[in-house]
Amino acid sequence: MNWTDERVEQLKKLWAEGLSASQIAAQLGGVSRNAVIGKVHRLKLSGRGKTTSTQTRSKKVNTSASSGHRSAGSLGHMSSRVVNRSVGATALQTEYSTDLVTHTVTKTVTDVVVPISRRLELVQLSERTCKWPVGDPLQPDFNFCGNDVGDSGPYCTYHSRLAYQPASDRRRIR
DNA sequence: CCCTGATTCGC
DNA sequence: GCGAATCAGG
Repeated sequence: MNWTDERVEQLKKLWAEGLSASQIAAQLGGVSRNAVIGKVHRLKLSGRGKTTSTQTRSKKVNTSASSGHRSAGSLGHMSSRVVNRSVGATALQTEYSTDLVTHTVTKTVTDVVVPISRRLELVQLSERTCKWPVGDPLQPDFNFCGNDVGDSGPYCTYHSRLAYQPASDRRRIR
């Protein structure tokens, strides 16, 4: 990939918006975060006023999330319909049948309140970040939970519970 | 450990 | 000019 005018323009825009180098690299595609940083320096636009790093943001989310909601283990409690993002909680109300993910969820999950996700992009996932899909796979804002995984497995403690499916329910991915 | 940007230096 | 390797830091 080479730095076309269009890609440079998008780089400037995203960098001005405060996205991290790795996030920009992910969106541009075909370049590493090092390449992005290098280009930023060559363009001499390294300074950024904002302190809006992903890590800072997630810390704030986690802090505010602890105040408003009860124990999220209300799977069998079908009365919690309220979705309140201001307390850092969100509800999974979409039926996921995505083929873009290795782990297919066949059952419709509703009325389950979980802590808000970090919403990481695919390339930002590591062995210890939750890989639960968040959002519409067909929309540009689709990404992954990104919370720290629990004891084991590909999902965080909240999503791993949702992800469980008996072998009898397992379907072949078409 | 996973992430951040900064810098260096061979290509 | 480019970006991988490396550094320093949260």
